[in-house]
Amino acid sequence: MKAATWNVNSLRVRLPHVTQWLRTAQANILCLQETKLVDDDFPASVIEDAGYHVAFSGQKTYNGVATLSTSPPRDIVTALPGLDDPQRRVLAATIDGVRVINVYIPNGQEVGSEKYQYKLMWLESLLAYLQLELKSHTQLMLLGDFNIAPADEDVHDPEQWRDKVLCSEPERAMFQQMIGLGLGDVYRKFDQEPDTFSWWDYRAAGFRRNLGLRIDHILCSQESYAACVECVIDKAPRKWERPSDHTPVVAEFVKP
DNA sequence: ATGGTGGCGCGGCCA
Repeated sequence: MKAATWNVNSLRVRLPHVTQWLRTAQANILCLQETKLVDDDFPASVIEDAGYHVAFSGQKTYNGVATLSTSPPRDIVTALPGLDDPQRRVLAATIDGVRVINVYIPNGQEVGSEKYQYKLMWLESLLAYLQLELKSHTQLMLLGDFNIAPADEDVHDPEQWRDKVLCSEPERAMFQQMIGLGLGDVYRKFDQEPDTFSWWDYRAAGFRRNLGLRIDHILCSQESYAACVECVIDKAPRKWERPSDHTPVVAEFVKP
């Protein structure tokens, strides 16, 4: 079983990339972020024709998440409990007995800004939700664009990024709190090539110069973490014509 | 060089 996450930065633009990628990746679950589509405009039939079920929660212009799966999604949740938030950033579903939580964590814009405060508040709310979900699901995966590079090894130039948004200590502390709940970062379960990232800025030829960050993650509950046998970042779609600024992160699991 | 590109949607916001 393969599960993946990909911030597509507009599904309208990137739908051909998604269907192309699905043809060879053989993913059973694909979590998308930044679909930037209202639900009425969601291309469900194209995805269903590709052999996938799909659940989605979108809004105009910004944000929006969707979860594609070869098995049907059950018990869908599209909001963090207790958080009155019009921004569509979370989509939880149970797929083949696994609780799959797809998140587009706020970017935060700049340390100390209003959007940064919103990010930390949003993360507090996510932590409470995860704590709750872990009580009822031994198989749980949290996949998405976290907008957090957890450690210096996830940053092309740690000194340049020191205390900047995506790398600041309060953000990293929130990531560690997720680890503290019993979740494991499956990418770091395995030996990895240094300087492998999941996002590169469109500006300043970021991808060509590998000026990236690893901000897209797959965190798993103990049971799912133990079942993970591989995790890779697939850089191929970032090289395609008119790419997203993110590329897919993929994890493979054996049956528990 | 202290910027740059890209998406949305048509001016400016967001990343």
